[in-house]
Amino acid sequence: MIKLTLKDGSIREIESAASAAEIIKGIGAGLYKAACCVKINGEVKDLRTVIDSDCDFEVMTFDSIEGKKTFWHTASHILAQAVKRLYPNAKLAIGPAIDNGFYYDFDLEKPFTAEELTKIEAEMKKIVKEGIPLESYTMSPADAIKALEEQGEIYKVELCKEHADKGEPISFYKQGEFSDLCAGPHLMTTAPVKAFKLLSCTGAYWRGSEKNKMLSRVYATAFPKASQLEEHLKALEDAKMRDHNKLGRDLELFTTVDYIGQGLPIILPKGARIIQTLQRWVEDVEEKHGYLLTKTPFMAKRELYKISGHWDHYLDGMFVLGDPNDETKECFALRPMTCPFQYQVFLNRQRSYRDLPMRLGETSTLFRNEDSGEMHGLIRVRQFTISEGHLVLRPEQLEEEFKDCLELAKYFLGTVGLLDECTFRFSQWDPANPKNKYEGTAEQWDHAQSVMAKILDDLGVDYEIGIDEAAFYGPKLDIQYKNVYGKEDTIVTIQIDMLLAEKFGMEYVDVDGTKKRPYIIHRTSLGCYERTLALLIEKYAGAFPLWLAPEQVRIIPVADRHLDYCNEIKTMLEGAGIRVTIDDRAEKVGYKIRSATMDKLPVMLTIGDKEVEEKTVSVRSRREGDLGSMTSAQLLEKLVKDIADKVR
RNA sequence: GCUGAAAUAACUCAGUUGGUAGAGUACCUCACUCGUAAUGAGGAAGUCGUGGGUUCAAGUCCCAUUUUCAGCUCCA
Repeated sequence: MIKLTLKDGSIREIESAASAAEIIKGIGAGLYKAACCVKINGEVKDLRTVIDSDCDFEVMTFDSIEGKKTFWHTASHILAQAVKRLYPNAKLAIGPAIDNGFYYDFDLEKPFTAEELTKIEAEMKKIVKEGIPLESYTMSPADAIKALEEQGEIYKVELCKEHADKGEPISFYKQGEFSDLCAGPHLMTTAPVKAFKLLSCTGAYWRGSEKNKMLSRVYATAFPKASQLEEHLKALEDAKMRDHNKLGRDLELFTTVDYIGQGLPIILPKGARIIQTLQRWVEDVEEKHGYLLTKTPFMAKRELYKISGHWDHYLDGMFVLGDPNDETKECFALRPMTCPFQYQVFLNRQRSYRDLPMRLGETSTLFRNEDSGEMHGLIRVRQFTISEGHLVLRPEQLEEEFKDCLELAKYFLGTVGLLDECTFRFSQWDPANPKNKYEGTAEQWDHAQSVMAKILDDLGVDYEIGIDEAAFYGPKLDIQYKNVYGKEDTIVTIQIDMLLAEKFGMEYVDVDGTKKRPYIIHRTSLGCYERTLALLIEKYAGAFPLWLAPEQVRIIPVADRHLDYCNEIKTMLEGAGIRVTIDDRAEKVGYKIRSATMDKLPVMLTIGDKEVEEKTVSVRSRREGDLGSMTSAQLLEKLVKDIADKVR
């Protein structure tokens, strides 16, 4: 007797060893139909796995992440099989499941066109309809390599050779005439992959390195039911409606001009209003936190960057004015970062421990010559402005100040409403492969990273580790946010730097009269304002909270005779710093309401005979609906409070 | 930077094997002075991204280039 402990805690007994598939069949036909893979003692396994001893036994369906991955992985094999049927010369690379589907990389003579993708889909339909069983088998590494070489599958050979050293047999899955090097797990047959869609065909480097050949990657998704696929495709469409790059242009927040250039957006008045509101708020809050505001140059001679190390590490990414190689002439470069400029504030005179911590803040515009393919809306640009800051510290102040930086960033992100969806990333160097990317010694790196790890653990920060993602001068805590397409970017970063202070000869006189080297934290409060605006557009689908809205209140007169009173209200609200306009067009009220709604106005005031007579306003709030009439004083009080509270 | 797709009025789009550049919305004017998501009539608006080429003739075909999008790579 073999005892299986099911997920609900119940025990199921089987007489002798059997495959997971057989066992599930015994539990129920419905469950068997839905099963994608199993978890045996918490480990994801193929349905073909033979169970021969007592274990925890959990059936994973498409509803689970593991089930989805298995399902999508089998779907990727169906894709590859269809491609091999239609294009026998196509070479297979890899085809894993990803967050919302799967892809397969092929080496083709020409990338697939949209029409070809449609034909491939039709072939996949056939394979699904055929309900081909998948079989698992293994080969010795030598036999596997030989077989793959005979098939001309050069990429599979490369993968196989890497596995060969482990001394394990090589695992394959076969479905009909098609077989693929694969660790699994997989579905039992191709039949359940009923609803799928090939989404795009794009270039992708073999093994993710631009030194390798560019292959053709087909992205796709698949579901057990057609309705689920439709729902997913609808969700993708809906996400596009929030895309800041579309919505931000529609709402006249920014634009681009082809003869100005890539990555150089024009922030239009409404977008500028939002960014200005954010910047003033950040500067004011930072001042209360002891930050000293600085204004430093946008460019410097190459000598500055040579000292900092940026000249050696990032010359390609800088906008250089002059010939960088002509040492006989002055050569300037626009600043790609603020650090060495702000350090000069500390270096301005001799410093003592009494000056520390010195917290420097600046709304700082930076210039980075990104590769042409990297630009994206307001998220990745060549000129941008960040809520920059550097803290010069005594070593014993590092932990507390780092904590304050994190709390400050969390306050800012929380207030604008982005914090809940943020994730934390501890970006470390790659000790195995320091190349020339990192400066400093292994001891310095270990020290800085262990200090940061301790701080993060003490604060209970739930982070992921990113190896080889550090700055050249130190480790980073990156706060990440996903855009509407699921692509992740850094919104805020806090970095510990133990190298640059030495390069610039920064030191302070300690209590005992000796000179000491300070620690430095590089950090942002709200990151890059362009990027933050982009993420706010997507977060709110353009319907900004009252305090951020470029136009906060729109007054809608019913007829021309109400205009005088409308102007009175406008003047009163403007007196309190509220951004208000009057829609005095000769249109009907319904039309103006519709217009204001589409402009995503937070507050609309309708004013007609009744309001003029009663000295009231009729208020319609985007957030709270129709609020009926109130006096202008009541309205003012409410708006001022909501703005001050930064109500979302 | 690499692979692919796209670019026609402010916006969304149509434009036949190459033969006079179109619609809806928005905008402007006039009339209507109206009570919570579209009043009516009229008008103006495009070097078809840019530069070359083929042709009697190019929005349409060819080449180059710029910008935008998707993805890869990169992101101090």
